[in-house]
Amino acid sequence: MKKREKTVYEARAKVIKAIAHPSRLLIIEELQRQERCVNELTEMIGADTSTVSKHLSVLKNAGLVADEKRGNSIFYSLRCPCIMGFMGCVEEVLSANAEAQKNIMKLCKR
Amino acid sequence: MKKREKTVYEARAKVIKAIAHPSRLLIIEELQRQERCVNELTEMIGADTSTVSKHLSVLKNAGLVADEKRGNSIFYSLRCPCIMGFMGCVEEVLSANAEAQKNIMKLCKR
DNA sequence: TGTCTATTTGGCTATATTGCCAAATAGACA
DNA sequence: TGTCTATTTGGCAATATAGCCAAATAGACA
Repeated sequence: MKKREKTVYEARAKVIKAIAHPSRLLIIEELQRQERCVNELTEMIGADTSTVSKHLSVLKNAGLVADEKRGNSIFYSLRCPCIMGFMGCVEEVLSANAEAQKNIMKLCKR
Repeated sequence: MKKREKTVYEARAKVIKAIAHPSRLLIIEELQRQERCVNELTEMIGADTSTVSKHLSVLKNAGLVADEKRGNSIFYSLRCPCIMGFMGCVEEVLSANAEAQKNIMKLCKR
């Protein structure tokens, strides 16, 4: 892998890595619906505020969300809704896996 | 986050995490073009064979690739080509980020 | 100005990931 | 059977990630 290629793959990986966490997936899904402040997301996730704040900073750092201060809170919003399209594919993978498991079980019962 | 939801998000995250690595992104991209054996991929990536083998096992474990032994080698192939559609979105994020950076630079020069 | 609220940061520990080397394994083929 | 090749596994060290607590910060609003 040449240096140039490596840089490109690393940049892509960084974005994808930012998505690859249960809590951050929830955040992305919720922000696609509507913008939310840290407190609201914290309640939904059920973790420490500081933890959620750090998750948001990961997402922001990857360029996936935008933040805007309004009144006393900071509202986060999804910058690239196209990400949700990706979830369809992930779901496809998961159900293909489930199907494969099922077939293995069938073979066992024979 | 309820237990049920959590399980779902964890399953999704596992799949996405499997994609989120420079070398594995290269592998996915190459396998989308054509199936390849470990040796070929190892040369392309330029890492230890064992390292590449482990990357492949991560992908396989997530249900993203399939493997088939033929002759002396094991050929890996992409099980869910829809993943490549995702890359378009990642690219969009990256260029949006670049654009944002550019605008910041402009403000600095004023 | 002072207080109160929302959010971020620092520090820490526990856990997970990565990548290499060496060794084990599996199976093709003479 | 024996050898040779391709791949996987185990072990280890370095690094990164996640989550909590406590403390710092920023700014709204009386």
